[in-house]
Amino acid sequence: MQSGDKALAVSSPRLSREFYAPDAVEVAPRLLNKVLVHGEVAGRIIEVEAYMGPQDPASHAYGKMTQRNRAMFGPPGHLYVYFTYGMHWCINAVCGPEGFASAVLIRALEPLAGLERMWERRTRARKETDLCSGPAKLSQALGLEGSFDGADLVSADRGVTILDDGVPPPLRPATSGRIGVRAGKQYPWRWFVPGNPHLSRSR
DNA sequence: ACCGGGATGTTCT
DNA sequence: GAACATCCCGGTG
Repeated sequence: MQSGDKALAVSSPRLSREFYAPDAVEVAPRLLNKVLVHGEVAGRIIEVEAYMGPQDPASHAYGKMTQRNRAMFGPPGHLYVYFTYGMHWCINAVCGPEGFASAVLIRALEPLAGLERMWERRTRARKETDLCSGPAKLSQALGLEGSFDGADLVSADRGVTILDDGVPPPLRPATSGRIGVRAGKQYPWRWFVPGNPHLSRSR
């Protein structure tokens, strides 16, 4: 652990397959305060959104399976990684039921470990709150991109996993509509830890 | 602090 | 050809 890192119990258990097996709306608020890890770099999940499969007009799985959204239709507990706006990667945890293609977008982290590595990757960042305060920022800070699409979080495939270090989710997480979508704004499927300075910038 | 616009290219219609 | 689950920078107040 490097200086500046917050305490991280590296021996904490990984989330089980069953944790992801319910749909994204059930799983998303329970992912708050869990720890996303890639190698020696880690952050606490403080902001998430649920995308609910082929019926959800905001989801990349809307309508049918395509080459891009294939991982969402697979078993829960894997990563779905997508490329957007010509330069950014974002990551989801695929949820159940298998074939339903629901997934939770990870939108912000509180940096916990490997901050030196995050600063190296996030060359534009000027403050610690610039490191992981958005879905593309945190993917860059953790070094996650297209080659991680489909990685199994339960087995820590390719070094990526989510841990439960014993910090419970907030009793009353804050909610809002999803950010950056056109269709489907009416669903209150964004959850976040209120007051955390590492939340994504609002508009 | 807030706001507006440009970057950049894959994906799907 | 349009849309895009975003970010960054430079303007103004």
